[in-house]
Amino acid sequence: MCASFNDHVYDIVKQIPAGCVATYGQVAALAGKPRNARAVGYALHANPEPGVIPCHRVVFRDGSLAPGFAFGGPDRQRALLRSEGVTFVEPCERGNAGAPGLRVDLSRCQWHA
DNA sequence: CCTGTGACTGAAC
DNA sequence: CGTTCAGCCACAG
Repeated sequence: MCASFNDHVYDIVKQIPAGCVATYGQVAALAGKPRNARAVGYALHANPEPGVIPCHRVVFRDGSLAPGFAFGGPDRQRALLRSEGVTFVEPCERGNAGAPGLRVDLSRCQWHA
């Protein structure tokens, strides 16, 4: 495809099955640029097809979303992902502190291409 | 064509 | 443990 990297990202994100999540780096790697996670975020920011692109299934390496840029807020994301069957990890997991707040259990729900 | 900016990531202080 | 720095690459002006 002659589509821009941006389009590749959309195509990949749309392939993410419900109940699973992918990290920016994961999508970037599938797009062919494992170092281009930022471009993935930029692509999703453009989000030319809202409702079609499950940007809420794309999370940080830690399993968290961009606070403030989430399609409606972290609460909305948690409700939506949880509704799809995604498991969430509460603080005090993963051995110890780790990241504060809620985050997706990448160990159980990270998408496998 | 060049510059600026950015939903990232990993490492360092 | 929390914050900051630097590197990477694509898109928009």
